[in-house]
Amino acid sequence: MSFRRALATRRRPVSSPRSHRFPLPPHMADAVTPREEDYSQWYLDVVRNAKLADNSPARGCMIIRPNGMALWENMRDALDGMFKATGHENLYFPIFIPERFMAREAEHVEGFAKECAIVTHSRLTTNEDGDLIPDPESKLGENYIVRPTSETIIWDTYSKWIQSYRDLPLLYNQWANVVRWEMRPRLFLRTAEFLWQEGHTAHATQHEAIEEAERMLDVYATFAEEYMAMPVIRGRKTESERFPGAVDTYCIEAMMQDGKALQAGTSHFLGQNFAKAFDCTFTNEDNEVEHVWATSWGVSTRLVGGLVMTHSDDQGLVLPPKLARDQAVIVPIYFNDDQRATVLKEAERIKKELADAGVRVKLDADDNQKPGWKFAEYELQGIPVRLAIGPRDVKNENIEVARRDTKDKNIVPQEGIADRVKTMLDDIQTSLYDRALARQEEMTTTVDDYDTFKEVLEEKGGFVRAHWDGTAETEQRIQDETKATIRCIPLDQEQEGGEDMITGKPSSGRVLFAKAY
RNA sequence: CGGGGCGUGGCGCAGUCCGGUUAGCGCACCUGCUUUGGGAGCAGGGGGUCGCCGGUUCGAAUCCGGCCGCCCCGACCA
Repeated sequence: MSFRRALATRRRPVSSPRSHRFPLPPHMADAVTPREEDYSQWYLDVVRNAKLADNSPARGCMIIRPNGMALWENMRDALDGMFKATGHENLYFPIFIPERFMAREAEHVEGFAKECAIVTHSRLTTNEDGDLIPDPESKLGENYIVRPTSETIIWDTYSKWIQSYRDLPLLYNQWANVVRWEMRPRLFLRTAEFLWQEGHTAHATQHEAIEEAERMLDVYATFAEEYMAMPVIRGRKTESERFPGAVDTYCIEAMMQDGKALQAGTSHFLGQNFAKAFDCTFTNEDNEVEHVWATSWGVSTRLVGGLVMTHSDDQGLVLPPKLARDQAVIVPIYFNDDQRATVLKEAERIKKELADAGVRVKLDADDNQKPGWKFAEYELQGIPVRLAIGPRDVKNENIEVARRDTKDKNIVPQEGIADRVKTMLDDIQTSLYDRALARQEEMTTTVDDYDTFKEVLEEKGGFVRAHWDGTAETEQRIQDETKATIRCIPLDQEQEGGEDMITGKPSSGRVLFAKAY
């Protein structure tokens, strides 16, 4: 069932007309810089306050804190299941790549040479001044590159594993860290080291490899929309935006709240480029020797950044229930030990009821923090549903339910609370997606002339659909003049002839421009 | 690599221009009491090589020289 169809069959929102927004104490506004004021600072404030990650002592790297790691783990588990379901197996290649491997595929080296970390020594020693230095005696015979991606080492290996068409296809994936020495890092969005998955497949035919690349793009798009509630545009990259060494790069592009696009995942048809570079051949059914056809595809911890920027607001993080580690949190309220005992007993019972119904629920019985503090904290952390129960509620058999995305808050009967929360979680998941989709559509503008194009980019931002003559020159000129790049040539759009808005040359279809992360 | 800014308890800062008690404030932390339906109050307490090295001076967080690091803005990128 498609996601759109799934949305259509969902139930109505659970909020009632009696519901009201909860007020925020003035000082809380200080925790997160409003988006309007400074979007970059807002993003950093959300990440910091939700305790997702910290900067690290190593420049450009990040320390992923438990809240951030839990998000990534949930993404990883969901994706891993989807990879397995499409026939892939996990394996692991080493972090160090012999330097000479990088040089084998010309475009590939060129693409990555400028951002490689290189291991040259294997020992430390002290010099005359007592300073620690790499021991000159330990200089390596051959340097190692810390992998920026693993195509080279993998294709060197595949060439040993593959002899015959009977060995194909190879459908492998690895979960790993990679290093790309970036000049301007931003937590999750662009860090020197990041966690990702890289799929590397080998096929007997071009057709099969292209199918694989397309299939995995579809997996990414489905994941983004169904789990992250983040609508994406599926597309193909232009030559200049292509992965170094790829014949074709497919991508999913998402629109962030500030009108900038985020490349959220890529899938590459590598042709026979790496097979040729690493002499990876197989014998086909007709006893002819051919080079293997390849794909690679990946998504990274950048997705966490995309998730943050898609749904969060000026009160902090907003998480889609499917990826939230805790979908609901129960905050008990009491004023003395007697009440504490009674309230906690009820809270425990409700927790069990929710857990039995399959809700990931946490009860925060910590006496060190007070309810008001906890409310604020869980809002910053984006927990989808908050339940509060105090002496009054115990007496009246009620419970307070607040949803993070709309900030609706209601006092409802305890009876049927599990169903109510489950329905609410479903509703949050779909309404987050709906809202993001509406924003994406609102932030997409179709233009036919360059003046309007520049004006839209300047004043509104977002995706701009325009005709392009297909040349790298025009693409470069637009980038130089507007900072916008062609994010992709969308896959599912009607073919529509037209003229390039600058050169007037014929165009076979509109492409999607945007400023990007 | 260019342009800007900043290094002072865990975090955020004041003090530096114009050198001079024991380096101060908020948050956080510890103890106690009172509190508790939206980030509690009061009292007490602990915690500092003022980025590093050198110089000037009776005396340096403060002046001078050098170095190091970080952040922001641009060029490269998932």
